[in-house]
Amino acid sequence: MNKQVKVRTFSISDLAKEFDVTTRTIRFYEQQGLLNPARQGQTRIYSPKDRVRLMLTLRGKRLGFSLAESKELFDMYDSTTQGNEKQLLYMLDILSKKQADMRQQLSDIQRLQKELDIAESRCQDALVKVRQRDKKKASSPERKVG
Amino acid sequence: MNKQVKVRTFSISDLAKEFDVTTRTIRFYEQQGLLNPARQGQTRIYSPKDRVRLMLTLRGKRLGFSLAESKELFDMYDSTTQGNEKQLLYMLDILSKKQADMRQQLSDIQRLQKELDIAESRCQDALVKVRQRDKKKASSPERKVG
DNA sequence: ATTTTCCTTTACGTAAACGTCAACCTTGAT
DNA sequence: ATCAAGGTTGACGTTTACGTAAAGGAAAAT
Repeated sequence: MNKQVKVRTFSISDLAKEFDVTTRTIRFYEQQGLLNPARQGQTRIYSPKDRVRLMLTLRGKRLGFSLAESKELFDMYDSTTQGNEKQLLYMLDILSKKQADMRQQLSDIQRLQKELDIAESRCQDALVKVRQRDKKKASSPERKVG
Repeated sequence: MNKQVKVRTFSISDLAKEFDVTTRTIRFYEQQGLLNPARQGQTRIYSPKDRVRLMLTLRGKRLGFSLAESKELFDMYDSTTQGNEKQLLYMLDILSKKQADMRQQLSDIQRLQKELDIAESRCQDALVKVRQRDKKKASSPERKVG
């Protein structure tokens, strides 16, 4: 009944390279309860599932989630299948809050993108003007002052 | 030649209330060079411009900008008008990097939003099932075990 | 055999972003 | 006059998320 598919595994430095973090970071995430790699002796062995967890954790970080928040989401998701009503309602509440956060962030980003575009145009303009001025100065350098 | 429009001003607690931060936070931002309120005696007086700065700083925070990064952007933007070529090129570089960040974040958010939706559906399903089970248990409570 | 190369745990250090007193003005209300 | 409400400057404390050795095991390459 068990699916006996040989599954790829990863070393800690494999993951560190792939996601451009230090091994220290990965061990720290485990210590915080975000990862649960198997062990071979005392060496950590990471499954694809662990890898996904790491991916999600890092994406969470980019989106401003604390490690504790990510952990809570993971734990809740894992217990969805056997959760009682109260747990489930709590999770739904958290989920809707996170969705609200994301909507806020989406609008923040869109505004900022526009502003960055404007700043870039402005900056390009200023650059052109500076270069024109410098060209003139080079071709007719009358006002040299000590 | 000066525009003599009387401009609304704000006290530190005005802004604190409006943006739901502590006065400590606002003073800290000033100390970090993000704000530059006028003084009346030793009391800080904030202009609409200061207010916008605070707004932008807080939005930056929501988007994962450090205070130092926000400050850098502010300073660069302020010096756009008199910047030399090198400065301008540097700023353009920063701006394009920030835009790349925002694109990344946009895609992160969109993925997460989908996942949150899926998690919510799942959770709703689980909730329905739990409630159906509990209803049955209530209507035919045969298997009571001590 | 010994030197790299990875891996491990333990533990102290650190930067960012405030929180939390303390101790002190000042100013309008009672 | 005094007192409560807000403002000020230190200055030390705290949390989060790691960085940075130190000291050592185990296995693979030379």
